[in-house]
Amino acid sequence: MSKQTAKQKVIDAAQQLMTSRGYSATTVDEIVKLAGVAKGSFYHAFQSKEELAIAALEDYEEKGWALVSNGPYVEIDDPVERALAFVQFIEDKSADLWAHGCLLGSVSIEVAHSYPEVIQRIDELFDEFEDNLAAILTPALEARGITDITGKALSIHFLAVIEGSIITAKSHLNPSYLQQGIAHFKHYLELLLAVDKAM
Amino acid sequence: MSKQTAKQKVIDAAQQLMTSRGYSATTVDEIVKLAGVAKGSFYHAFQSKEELAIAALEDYEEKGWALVSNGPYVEIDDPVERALAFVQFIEDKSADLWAHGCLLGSVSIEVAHSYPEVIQRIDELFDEFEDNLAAILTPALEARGITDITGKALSIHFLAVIEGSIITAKSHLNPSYLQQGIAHFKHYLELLLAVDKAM
DNA sequence: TTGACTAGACCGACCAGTCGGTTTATAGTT
DNA sequence: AACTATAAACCGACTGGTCGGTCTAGTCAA
Repeated sequence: MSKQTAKQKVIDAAQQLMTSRGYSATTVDEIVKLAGVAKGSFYHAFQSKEELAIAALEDYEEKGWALVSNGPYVEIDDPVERALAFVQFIEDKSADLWAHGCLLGSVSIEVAHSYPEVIQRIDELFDEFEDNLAAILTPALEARGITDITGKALSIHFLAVIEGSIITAKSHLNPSYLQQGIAHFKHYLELLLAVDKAM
Repeated sequence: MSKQTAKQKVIDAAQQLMTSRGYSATTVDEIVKLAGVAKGSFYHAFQSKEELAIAALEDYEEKGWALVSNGPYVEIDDPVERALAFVQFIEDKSADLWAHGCLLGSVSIEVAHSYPEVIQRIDELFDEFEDNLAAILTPALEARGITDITGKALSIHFLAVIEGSIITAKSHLNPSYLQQGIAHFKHYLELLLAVDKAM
């Protein structure tokens, strides 16, 4: 807890602040204050604010996937049931995972043309996340013989639903819209996979 | 063209810059430079950058809805067909409408706790847009006797799909993801309304 | 004693916002 | 039509403060 390095404390603080405020609106002084670290330590660990942002993004994606890559759904053999249980698992965890936003989404919006290295890393990190999702969704589509929608394309859409629902939840100051958005995606998946439900 | 007031030129410039860069990363100097207007004129028209942002958001929502409120779909009598034609219309227009992002989405992410007046206005403007969407989606749901999903809830989800797809398109530097995201929503709507399609 | 790390005062560039003044548009008077 | 009066629109150099980033002086473990 208190043993973590200044570097990690800075990354944690940056993730927290940039998730809710974005990149530009988050100042280095705020980060070091929240991290409880001096500015010298910041610039010893990172060459620039931009380099910190990239490190924070990488750490965020890694930790984020670690939190959802092991759930009850992994025990399910049937690929369709497993995919649906996975989406349900994400829905259940969403309020905790993205309570104040998503770092990748928050940063991506404002760096498109100004910081090419950052947006390129975001591109790669989202791609990793989508591949992880696709590894769960693709077998379900294959089991139903669906070929006109790829697991990757559906994963990108799932990601869009999550990011977009974070925006509606934030804008309307109503966290439940996040869970509801994911529930709609789950419903879409059920209809796609033609799962019978008690009506 | 050249007859528009300094105020409107500032609003146009602010919409353009804040859509792609967000609120904090857009400076007043950049805005007045793009608008071809002096800084004094800016502060003659607006009391602050924040007041400009609110004016730009209001103008954006108004113009945005005006661009989609009149399409071929309005001629269709059947509510189900009209709703689907509307979503198709949005899909067709999406690349033009949100080529560089959505101002409301871009600004909403970074103002949650720092600028309560701005986020409150975004809340209201999104709500207006959702009500406009709901006026088209609700009759389709009613025509199919669907009561467990309200038109408003589906509209919020539609908005989330749009905003989220803007993020995936921006992050992956691939504009077609926006159109693809909306196509998924259209597919979801077709399945919900149980529309028969040639397979 | 050396080298990784911490500390915070300090720097110049840049930020939002100000201010005194000029130009332009409108309206009334003759 | 010509002149004056008034108000609003517009202008850009300027200001106080904040930004990301630097620098020198330490601390401490091996």
